[in-house]
Amino acid sequence: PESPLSSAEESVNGLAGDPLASQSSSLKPPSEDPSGGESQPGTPLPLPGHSGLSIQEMVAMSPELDTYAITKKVKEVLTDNNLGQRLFGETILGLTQGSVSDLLARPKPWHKLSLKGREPFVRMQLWLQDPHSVEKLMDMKRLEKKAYMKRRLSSLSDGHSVDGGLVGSEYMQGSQSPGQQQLKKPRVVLGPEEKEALKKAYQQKPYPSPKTIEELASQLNLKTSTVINWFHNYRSRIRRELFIEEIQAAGGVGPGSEAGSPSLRGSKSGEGDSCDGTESEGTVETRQSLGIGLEDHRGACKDHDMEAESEAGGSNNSPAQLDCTATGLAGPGSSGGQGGLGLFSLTEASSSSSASSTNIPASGPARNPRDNNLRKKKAANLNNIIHRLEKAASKEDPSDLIHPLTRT
DNA sequence: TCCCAGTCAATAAT
DNA sequence: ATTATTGACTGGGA
Repeated sequence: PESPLSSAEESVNGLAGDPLASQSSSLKPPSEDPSGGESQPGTPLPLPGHSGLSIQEMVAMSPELDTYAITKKVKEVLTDNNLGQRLFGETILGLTQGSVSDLLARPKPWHKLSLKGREPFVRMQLWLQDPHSVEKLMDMKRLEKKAYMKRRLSSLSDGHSVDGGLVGSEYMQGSQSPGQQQLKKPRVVLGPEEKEALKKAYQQKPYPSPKTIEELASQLNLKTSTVINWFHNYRSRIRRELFIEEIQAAGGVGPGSEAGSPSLRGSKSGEGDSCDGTESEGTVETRQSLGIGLEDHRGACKDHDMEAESEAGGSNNSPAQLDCTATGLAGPGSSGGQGGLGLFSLTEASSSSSASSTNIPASGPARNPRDNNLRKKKAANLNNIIHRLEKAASKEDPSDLIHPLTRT
């Protein structure tokens, strides 16, 4: 079992290629902002002059882009020219440094992005295509530095504050209301043990009921909103990790290990602690199987009882309790054939008979510590999916759901 | 109302 | 200095 399929992929890196080059020509066939105005809270950045298209229009028309290749290239260009994420983000993408870092490090595959989510990638692509992209940014950098120096200098000599209205967008104005400096919101920082506890809870129940949340909150001495937020964030971040691993797996998994693909690269797989880290007692080991190839795509899975599924108690270890039939079954947006590179496209599941190892054979000597992690994440994701399916179906297995009290 | 995708922005880590 | 991480917020859906 192993699909070499490799071969080809050669030109994966479309960098220069530029898929998006559609440029003008037949732009905007569809509607176009009828009424003037269009308000559009967004539309920041001047956007490259290009035809008068708004980014959204471009996004809408954009063909499928290889987000991974794009971010890789962007990272390369930025580092090669000593340009920082902050500058790049603020002037090119209209995003903050943290967001840029996140995007560059963990780009989601195009087909999983919403229209809004695609925007930054279209901008990056556009930027990469601009022959003067780098020098323009360098100019910005110089300007900023100059302004900074000036400010500094004048404040030193004058002992004054100079407000340069440049770059900044709106700095929060200091409403230093006397006596009320505490409006600063401390920024909750969860301790390691709290995170541990939350992760534990998550494994048992990714979607805790309000009651459970309350309990957790009081037990850990946290605000319920914090617990809620934590679950939201954790769920979506785990989901994202999966996307990444999915991509990597799809890319160069093969006997040859490594990649041949000039553009697919390893990365970092955060594992480190993402999920377990310390996992005292429990130890996840045996959680094998769960051989889902690429679930997603709304894979339909039928499981038996997810509730008990996470170890914790450390006793059960039923092998493959969830056999998933993740057939290609395209979801709503199946989108038919879109032409062009299907880099990420649906790689139909090859699940064939289920079971079987998912990917990364790891030929050689053991050494695949992160495997558990992957499995765990997949299991978690499965739970998510299951949860939604059940909810949607709202039929059986009312394990503990919140009853629809209302309902007569 | 509950979820999620995207982000922000404070602060950790390099 | 930069880049990475992450709790909280916002807006859109159903």
